[in-house]
This record gives sequence, structure tokens and C-alpha cells, in this order.
Amino acid sequence: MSPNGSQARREEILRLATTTGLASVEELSRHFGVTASTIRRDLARLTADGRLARTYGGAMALNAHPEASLRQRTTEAYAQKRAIARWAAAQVQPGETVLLDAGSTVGALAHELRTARDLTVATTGLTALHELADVESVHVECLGGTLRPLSQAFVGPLTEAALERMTFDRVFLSADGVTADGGICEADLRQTRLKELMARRAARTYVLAHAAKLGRAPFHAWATLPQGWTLVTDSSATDADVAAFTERGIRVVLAEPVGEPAPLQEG
Amino acid sequence: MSPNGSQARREEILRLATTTGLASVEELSRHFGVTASTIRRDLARLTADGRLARTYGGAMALNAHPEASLRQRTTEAYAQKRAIARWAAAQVQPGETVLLDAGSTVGALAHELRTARDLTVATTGLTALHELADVESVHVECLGGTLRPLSQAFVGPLTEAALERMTFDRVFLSADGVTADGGICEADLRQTRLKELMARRAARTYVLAHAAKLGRAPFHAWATLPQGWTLVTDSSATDADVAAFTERGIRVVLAEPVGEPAPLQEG
DNA sequence: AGACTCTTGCGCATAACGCGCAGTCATGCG
DNA sequence: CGCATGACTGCGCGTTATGCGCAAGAGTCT
Repeated sequence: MSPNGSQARREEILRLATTTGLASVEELSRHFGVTASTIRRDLARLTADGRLARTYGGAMALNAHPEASLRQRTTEAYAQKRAIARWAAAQVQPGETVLLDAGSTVGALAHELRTARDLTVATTGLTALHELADVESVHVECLGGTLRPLSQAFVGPLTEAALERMTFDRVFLSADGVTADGGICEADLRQTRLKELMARRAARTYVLAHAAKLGRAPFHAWATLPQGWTLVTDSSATDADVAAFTERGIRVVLAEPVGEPAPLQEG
Repeated sequence: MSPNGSQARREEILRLATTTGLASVEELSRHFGVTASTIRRDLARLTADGRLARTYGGAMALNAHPEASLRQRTTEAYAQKRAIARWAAAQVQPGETVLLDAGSTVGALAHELRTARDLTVATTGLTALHELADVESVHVECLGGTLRPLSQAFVGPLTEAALERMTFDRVFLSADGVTADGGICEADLRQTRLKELMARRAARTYVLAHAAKLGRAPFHAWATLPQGWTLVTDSSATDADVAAFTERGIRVVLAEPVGEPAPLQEG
């Protein structure tokens, strides 16, 4: 808080509100050690500037793609997915061109890449597209195709045709389920075929799947996991799960869900 | 309110809140002819269900793609754009395949098409994509391409390549400016070329532009307006403006911003 | 008919709100 | 240096919205 105390506090309020999705006057008051009046004044000002929306006991973020929207946060395995996304984002080097699949975990990765610079991101998912739509420092290519409403993913001939026109340094795939035997499990054969095509166009392939997805086979369309691919999961994966993959020449990474423990509990 | 009065009222409250973006307890109370207590109870219940967010004097919608988000509503010329969108949506017949450009007015059209059935929508704009992403009754194709951050539009080789694989019953184009002499004015030559290609693939071409855009030339990339195209604008266009277009064989439609006069002022 | 549920309207205590006033601190000017 | 100015904060006030309990009405099932 070096330059301007109140200004910095307002920015921090905004950050907290967008991170948490919701922030109460009382929490903020305690967090900054100022009276509720001051917080209220800040909120009034931020609201007048159209930067957040006032609620009864506090304020909420109004934009839908903040650091972690309320909706996202309520998603299951949020911490794990975020840990995986952070590890994956750290792999991406400046100047690279990467391909992002659809899915919530890869969407979280897209969010992490918002701060990247000198990066080209191509994607087959609406989530990633939306996460990066307003980021000027990232060049975004959409592969297009038929939109699957449930998974928010693009599939089909248009997608495959677009894929033939590009190659990538890294591709990050999602999965509905992953087993060491079968590989990636999806609901739809078009999706599995697309994943195979995507991997074929990239120098390095990563599969992002939190531990609960390991060993699961909720559907019946499969794409095999070749040697050399990297499976990124979280640290709650069992040793047996991990061993099954490593024995087959799959590199397994366990992302640790550290980071910020709880964003807004006392200061 | 035939089946269940309170249930229906809550749904209506939700609709009003999402339409208006914001609804006050007092307004709602007057609108339904019930006490503020009842409204408060309704709001508490809807909030508990996570369907809207409570504010001090009322409630606000929390999702970003409702009938008309707060953001949209604050957009200039909202009523005009909506009137244009409604007229355009009424042209679309069941079973057709239509192409939607980027832009806020066309985005409003996409919103109107949410209730359509047996319809295929292809688009070069992220706005339309997002409007229709969760609608199961509409088949959505994204043409893909490079995402222009400012206009949320796809342009470039991928988009053009995808266009070559489809034709359309109707295409709805947007414009940064429209003049009778020059035609459609845009910031970028890639955009104007794309619009020409789009029109070439469609049986009928509509240009959606509210009256304030007529005669304006904010940039310097142009696409001519051939005879047979339809320019859809709002009723605030001057006779001179309209005449300039009709003299050149352009059909001009003036959409009347009627519908709901003011969604929530007394009932 | 009687009991039950759901809902509504009303009154009241409480909490959050906006506003005005005074005090503090940093900055700028004569 | 002295003083005025402006931004910010804390405090107390009256106002307003809120939540809860209670009683009454409408509809349903036994």
C-alpha cells in the first residue's frame, strides 16, 4: 500500500470481490482494519464506476469471467483443477503456440494463461475462448466446428479441417475419464477422434485430469494413451493409480493444490 | 397465473430481473399487487436457490447471458437494437440455416433466436456463440478463426476456409457504419472482405444497423451494398437517410421499438 | 367436516444504509 | 515557515430495508 492507501484498498477490494465472487462489508472491514463506513464508501464508489455490484451485506463482482467466478468455485474439485491448471500454465514458454481442449480443467488453464504474453492459443472449447476473449496480449485462434451444448466443445469436420492448417508446441487435453488400459474415455467418438488428431499436431501432449477421474470409465468412446504423453493430475491420486500409468511409459505429474489457502478469512 | 400463484410469480420475478437486470422490491410489489414482505420472501427463496442475487432495495440477475444483461442494457441504443433483432428473428423460418455476424445488434438477434426450434445457426462472432451455447434446440456451428479482442469477431483464413464449406438461407451482417455511397464501413479490411464472402454464401443478406450508424464512416475499410440486400434499421432513421438507400435499390426496413414499452414501471 | 399445508399480510426489533460533522494527514502556495 | 486546501477517515444520527413471529385465508386430502 505504498502510493495511495485508499486507492490501493479499493483495488484490493475489487480483487477480493472478483476472486471470491462475493465479499461482505464486515469481512472487508475486518480485513483492512477500517470501519464499515469506509468500506461502504469504497463500495459506493466502485459501484458508481460500474466495477462491481452492491448487495445487501456487501458487494459482488459483476463480470462473469473473473479470477474465479462463483459458479466456477462451486464446481467440484475446484482446488485440484486449479492446481493442475497452474502447473500446466507454468510449462508454457513465451512465444509458443498451444492448443487447448474443452473442459473445465482446461478452462482453468486458459484462465491462468490470461496473464501470459507473446502467446498464441488455439482452442476447441468455448470455455477457453471466453476466458481469453478480452486478453489483448494473447493471440486467440478458434478452430470452430459444431458446438456440443453439454460439453461446450467444438467437434466435427470444420474442427478437423482447421486442425490440418496448424501445428502446436503443446496440446492440453481434457478427459471425462482416464484409465491406464484404455486411455481417455469420452461420451462421443467424434470427441476421441478429435483428441487423437489434436495430439498428432502437437510436439508435446498433456492430459489434464484430476484424481477422481483416474480409473473411471463413465462412457464408451476411447482414445489410447501413447508413451511419451504426460498425465497431469493432483496429489490425491493413489500410488497404485500412478504406478499403472508410469509402468506404461506415461509420465505422471502430481500438482500440489497449495497457492492461497482461503482467500478471505481474517487478515 | 393459473396453476400455482406464488410459483408463477417467482418465475415472473426472475424473468423481470433478468430482463431488466435489476428489479426493486417496491416496483415488484406494485407490479404484482402484493406486499413487500411477500416479494422479499420470494427474493430470499430465489437467492437461496442461487437464481439471483439480493441487493439493498431489491435483487439483480447474476448470470451473464440472460434476456438482457445489465451490461447489454447499458449499451447505447438498446431499445433500437432490440427492435431490429426482433424483426430479424421473425424473418427466420423453421428448418433454415442462418449465418450470424459479430456485433452487439446481431448478438441481440442471437438472443431472440434462443427460443427458435429446428434451426441451424453458424456464426463468426463470440457474442452469438455465447448467447446460444446452452440452447439445445438450436444447432450451432462456429466458423472459427482469429479472435479480434475488441469486436469479439472471428476473422482470417480459418474463417474463410470454413465459409467455403457451408451455404445459408440468410445472413445477418453488422456494421460499424453504413452509407448509401460506400456501403458497410469497418475498422479492418479483413472484416469487410469476410462480410462480402459471407453474403456470397447466403441466399438473402440483411444488414442490421440502428439509425445512428447511418451515414457514419468511423473507419476506412468498405464493403459495397449491392442491390437486393435488406438494410434493417430503426424508426428513428430520417426520411433522407432511407431515401438514399432505396434509390439505390436497397430495401430498407424500419423496426419499431414497441414490444414492452418500459418493462417494469407500474403494472 | 376437520385437519393439514401453503401462502399471505401485518407488526416489530434489528441491521444496514446514507449523510453530515469533525478530526487527521499530506500537499501546495504565498 | 505558516496557512489553506483537499482527500480520507471515524463517529453519530435518522432513515430504510430486512427478517421473524403470528394470525388469517385458500386449497386439498382423508
